[in-house]
Amino acid sequence: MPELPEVESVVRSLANQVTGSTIESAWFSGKPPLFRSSPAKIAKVINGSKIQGVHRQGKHIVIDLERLTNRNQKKMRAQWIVHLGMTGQFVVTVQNADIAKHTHVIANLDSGREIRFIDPRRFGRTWVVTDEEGFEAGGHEPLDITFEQFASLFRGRNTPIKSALLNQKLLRGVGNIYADESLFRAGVRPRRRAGSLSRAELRRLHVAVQQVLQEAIAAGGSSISNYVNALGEAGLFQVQHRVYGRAGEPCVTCGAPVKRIVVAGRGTHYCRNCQK
DNA sequence: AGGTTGACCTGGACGC
DNA sequence: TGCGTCCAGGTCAACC
Repeated sequence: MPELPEVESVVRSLANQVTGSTIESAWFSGKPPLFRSSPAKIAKVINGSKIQGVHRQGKHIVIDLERLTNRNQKKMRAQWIVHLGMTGQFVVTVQNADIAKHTHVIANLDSGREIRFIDPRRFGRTWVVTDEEGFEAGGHEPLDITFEQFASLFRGRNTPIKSALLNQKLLRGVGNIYADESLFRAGVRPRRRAGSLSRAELRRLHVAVQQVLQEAIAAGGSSISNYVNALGEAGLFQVQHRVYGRAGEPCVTCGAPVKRIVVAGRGTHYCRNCQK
């Protein structure tokens, strides 16, 4: 499911619901391979911890935790990390709300609410890191990267530009929808070798990636099948998609049918007139 | 080392 | 109704 705008929407809707609350207890389905830290370790770290804040790194939800140790009341910091994979949902509910199929974590808060992690396909992951370990997703945040940094990511690369945009070690947060939408806006074909883009094309792509992501965040993300934010609300950006999911439909600019091909094993949508 | 492919999962849509 | 096929927002290990 969720690419940067969807994760950002989850984080924003989650933060004001749970910041300042303490996690009292938690339940885990234990189903592999969702738990990168064992449920026992996650429970040990999050139970009794106060949520200091919630933020995003690429497609990762990062929940900042703080607790006092039992022994000498020293402050311990840790982070609870969640990646939603393809179909993950991270929602806040009231206590004892109906438990949806494929629920894998329920964290009970002292506010009386619950945080729930639901994921039918189980491509999502969750784990905890201590303050010493820290968490760093790697890659550049697409909304912060400068043009020169952006251009240098693709220099000398022989892989299709679409594959490079999806590579989280380069840019963190762009996924299949926003890669296609960005390339359309920039007028660049997805199969072009990343290293072959001119400076002008890279300029347009840098602008396009940031614009598409900002517009999608403003619309609350794209809801294709099951995406919802932490309040259970769907996003609206899917109605503004210009090529993604529109194979065979007329290009919004020139009217030619939108093409669908496969690049890097992913369905890829573009206009053969408008993209060179 | 960089690039490519298939495996990991469930479920919805579609054709017969 | 049911069965088979294909497709889906993402990674990651294993290959070339």
